[in-house]
Amino acid sequence: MTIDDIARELNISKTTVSRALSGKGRISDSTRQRVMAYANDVNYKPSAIAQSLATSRTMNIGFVMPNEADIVDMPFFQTCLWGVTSMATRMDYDVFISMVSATDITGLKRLVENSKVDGLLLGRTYTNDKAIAYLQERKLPFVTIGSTDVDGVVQVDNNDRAGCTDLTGLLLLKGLKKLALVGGDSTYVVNNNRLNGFLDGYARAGLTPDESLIHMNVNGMYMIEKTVHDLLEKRVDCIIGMDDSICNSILTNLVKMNLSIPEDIKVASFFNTSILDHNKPSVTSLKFDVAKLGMTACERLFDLIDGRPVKPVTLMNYEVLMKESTQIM
Amino acid sequence: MTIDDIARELNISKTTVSRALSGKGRISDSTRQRVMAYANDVNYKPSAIAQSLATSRTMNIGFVMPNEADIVDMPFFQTCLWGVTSMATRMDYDVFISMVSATDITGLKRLVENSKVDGLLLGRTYTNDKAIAYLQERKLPFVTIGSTDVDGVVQVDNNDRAGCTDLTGLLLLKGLKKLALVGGDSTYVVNNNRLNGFLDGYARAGLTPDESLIHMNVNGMYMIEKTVHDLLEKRVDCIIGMDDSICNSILTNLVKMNLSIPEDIKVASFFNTSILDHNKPSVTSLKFDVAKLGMTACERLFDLIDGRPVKPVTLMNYEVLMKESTQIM
DNA sequence: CTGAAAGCGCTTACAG
DNA sequence: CTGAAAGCGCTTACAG
Repeated sequence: MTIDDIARELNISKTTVSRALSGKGRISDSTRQRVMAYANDVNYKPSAIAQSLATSRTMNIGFVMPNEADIVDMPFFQTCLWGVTSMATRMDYDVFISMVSATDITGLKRLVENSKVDGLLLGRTYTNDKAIAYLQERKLPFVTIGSTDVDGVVQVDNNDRAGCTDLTGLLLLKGLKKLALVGGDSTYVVNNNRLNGFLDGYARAGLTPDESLIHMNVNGMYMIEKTVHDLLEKRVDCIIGMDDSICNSILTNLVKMNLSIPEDIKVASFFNTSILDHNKPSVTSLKFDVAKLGMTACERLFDLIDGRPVKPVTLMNYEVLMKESTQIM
Repeated sequence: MTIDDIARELNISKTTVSRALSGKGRISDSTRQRVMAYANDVNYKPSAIAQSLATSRTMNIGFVMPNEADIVDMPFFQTCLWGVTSMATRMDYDVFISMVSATDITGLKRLVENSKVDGLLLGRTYTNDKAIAYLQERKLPFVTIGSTDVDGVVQVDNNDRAGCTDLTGLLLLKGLKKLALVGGDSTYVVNNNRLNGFLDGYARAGLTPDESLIHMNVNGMYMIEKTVHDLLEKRVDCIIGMDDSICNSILTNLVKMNLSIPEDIKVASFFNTSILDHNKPSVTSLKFDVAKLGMTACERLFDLIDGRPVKPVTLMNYEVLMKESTQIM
């Protein structure tokens, strides 16, 4: 069933059919009604391919996902992707998925070189980001989910830094002075932001953090275990996990050592997912709306694609959830 | 840069250019070389859209992912998707993502009605699967990842049943007679297969399982905790978690109760991911190659799309990993 | 071995 | 308000 078939059946030109369906150009109300009704009757769906060729718009976007994402990030990407697809659907777009790593962006290149997308969403940013460099050179619209220093990049991110500043400040205010921070890979922009937020929190309180209590690049069970032991020896008041996975490992280790939270030691997290939500005791953390993050990034991308003015940097709000794990007894 | 530009530049017809590039139809070696060289020089990439319109093949497939997937399934889908995209890329296909739920398949319908894909991969099967029904009616090629009873559906799945039979058999052989099974949602085909494998294991050993030790539809921390308590009162020898997440929760509960594994009680899992790999003690489990599962499903789909004969049911192999958690002391 | 021409299913100036 | 025609960038019988 094509536009030609409809035109023939209704004894009008396909130009008219096209106009009736698209709503562009002058057309009498009566013919439009006729066309719409008939199209609806026969359940006509225009060929997206033919439309693409004629208009050079694909109505597709690509979501670029890091291949090396471990289990930590999965809830994030899954939820984010959900936000993206639901917004895309609303705008009549479909979404391609492309998996890349920090070093290998061939998957992304395929999508671009085959001209299958009108724009891209980068799910993670790297320091020295190859995907960003490539897309800037190709002049294809794209939005990053996550921050970057690169000039002229439209970016949407959780306001990690401000959130971490606030949470750190609140903990200090409670009288917890010896705060320890355990973080992952410091080449991720997000981890740096969180670290800076932590430092800002101290600065704002007029205090100086003990550098020896800040552990970055802590990966894997064994390293976390060792770090936790170190910190306990130093008699810290509270251990902050930079993300929910690290925090979860910290909790596991403390439980194994028969320590009670918050009686023996306090725990908090700079990121929150369902892992932590169901913990006993409940864990103090920062909470972000990741689905909304995805939707917002998607909106920015459509602004870019359609040539509307677009806000270069968007930082998403957060909630500070003060829970049992940091309660002063 | 189009095929016309090349034709003009080289003083040949675009028919010839097309033939040289595609490798179809007779063409002299010399002209082919010339065309190839020039195309390479100017970094010519054919328009995928134009090709689609001319051949009515999109070179796209869709990966349909359940929206309601919780954190349990994420490593599975992520890894599976990786397998799919890498195989798809190898065959020059790109992959759309579509999120559906058991009750809402509008995302899938969009993709199909816009004719944006040559075929679909269903990431999960349901009893009474709406997506399967829809795709069968539309006569679009598709392959399910996961089993289904529906006639004529090409499916690829882990051989959960055989694996569970083997693992159950091995545990019984070790003299662990009172095996408890804790499983999730029994409307998922996969969970039924695992349950049946468990029953088969007993049958093959000439034994009868104690039905009161089989708990299905156990969801959430609280329910698992309660179930574990019940089972301990019944003095079971070993608790089997039907998947890695349930098993992980079981472990957490046992640790909280100060029980030692395997001294006080044995634990095993019918599915394995990195969560369990890093556990101490190491956990006896079934191990599947999920990336390969995705790749295989993708291959079947291409067979279907290209009209090659295709094996209707493929069951993927597994390994039984006997680890510390079931060691007889 | 090569080319002219029609066709894939739309959109959109241009003319009326 | 409506239509004839050209065009988007390819592929593929058909003819030579």
